[in-house]
Amino acid sequence: MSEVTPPGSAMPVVLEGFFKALADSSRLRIIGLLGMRPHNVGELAQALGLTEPTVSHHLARLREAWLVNLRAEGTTRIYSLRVDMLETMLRHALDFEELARLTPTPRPDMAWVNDLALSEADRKVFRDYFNGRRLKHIPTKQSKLLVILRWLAEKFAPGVQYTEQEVNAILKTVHPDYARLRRELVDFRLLAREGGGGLYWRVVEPPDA
Amino acid sequence: MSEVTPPGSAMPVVLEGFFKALADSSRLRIIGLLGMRPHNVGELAQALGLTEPTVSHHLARLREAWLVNLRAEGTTRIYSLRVDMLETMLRHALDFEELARLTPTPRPDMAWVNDLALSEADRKVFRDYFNGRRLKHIPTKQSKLLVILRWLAEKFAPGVQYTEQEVNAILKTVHPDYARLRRELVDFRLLAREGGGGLYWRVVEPPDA
DNA sequence: ACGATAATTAGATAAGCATCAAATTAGAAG
DNA sequence: CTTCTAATTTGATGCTTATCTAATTATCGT
Repeated sequence: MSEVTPPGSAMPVVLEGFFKALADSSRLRIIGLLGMRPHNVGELAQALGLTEPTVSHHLARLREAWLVNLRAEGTTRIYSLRVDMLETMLRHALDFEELARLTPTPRPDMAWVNDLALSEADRKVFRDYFNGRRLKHIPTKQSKLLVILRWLAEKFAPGVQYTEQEVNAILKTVHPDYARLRRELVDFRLLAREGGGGLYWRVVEPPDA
Repeated sequence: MSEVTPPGSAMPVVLEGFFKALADSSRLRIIGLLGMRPHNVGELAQALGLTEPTVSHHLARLREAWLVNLRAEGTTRIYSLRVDMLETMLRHALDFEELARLTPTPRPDMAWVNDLALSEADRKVFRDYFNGRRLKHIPTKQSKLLVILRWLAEKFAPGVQYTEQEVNAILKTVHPDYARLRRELVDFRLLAREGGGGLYWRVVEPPDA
């Protein structure tokens, strides 16, 4: 008896998922139909005027929100409503303290920041100044700028010489003002430039000693 | 005293809007904060770590769903929660008959179909075979195909001669297989082609007499 | 009239997602 | 094993929207 039990994750996360699950007219209609009696996928598709893949998709969303149960019977799958869960969740929507404690949805496009070998304070700099992989603004404060420049420098392999165009191409993926970034990298001696030829390479040992 | 009253629109429409309004963690947090006491925009922005425009946007969404009230006091605007409306809507979520009766959200990108001077049956052909302005498939059934071809023919001004490229360009806005459409238009004598030079023009009087 | 402050609107960007057609899986029944 | 059928998965497309910055509106105090 593989019965559903509340997921391990905390309830607050679930609450947003619950409302997202109901924030679609097709899914609301499915809830309505399942509330009257269990249905299989084909019946629902028929009643809703949608294709089976679409209904399948909606049922998967509802299942993630623990709102429907699934019972297999031969090749057909019979879905039924978890009225108890529905009522529970609706009750939670009136717990204002809980709502106020909700955590902003972590932005998946910022997840890479967690993989950086940095202090939490430095990671905050990234979260503040980046939108996904793009730098929103170049920080004015030198300490914050340096956090980002050091990370940028690591995009250049040690011992490799880059043409100015290559350097620009790499920097452009982060911010349109690649010239400014390049200049700052050189000024802070994270990148070195050969006098005449326009070749750049990464300075491996930061000369802060 | 401009007090809120239930909108004129039917409740079903409102129900989906209600869940959409709550299907966002920022708005759920706003509900939580307003549930404890009224707040102005700046306070909310502060508490949520969002900019004021963003909070303003969320409050507008909540207002459309009749979930918050607004009171102006000097230049600041004080928002408060409509707990009664919140409770009412939550109760509706358990009325399965009502949910099942919900109408699929009318697709705004299909609204142009209503402006066509056609029978309702013909309009249904458009709704079935179009996604927005793009034809999903070319209908197999001749009667349905003709409905669409007649409409297509009207995109060509009477008395004007079009090069094949011009014809293709017009048809391509509707379906990638412009060649098929062009051939069908000619076969059904909605478009005529000059024998050698590749010039096309619209046949004004359909020769069905 | 003039800043200064609070809020909204406009515009841009990027993520999310509803939907469909086509391809795939999996059970049932010959 | 093969074939049929129910359902899911995959991949693509286009709409919606959350968020930001910049610009605008509105109200107060001087």
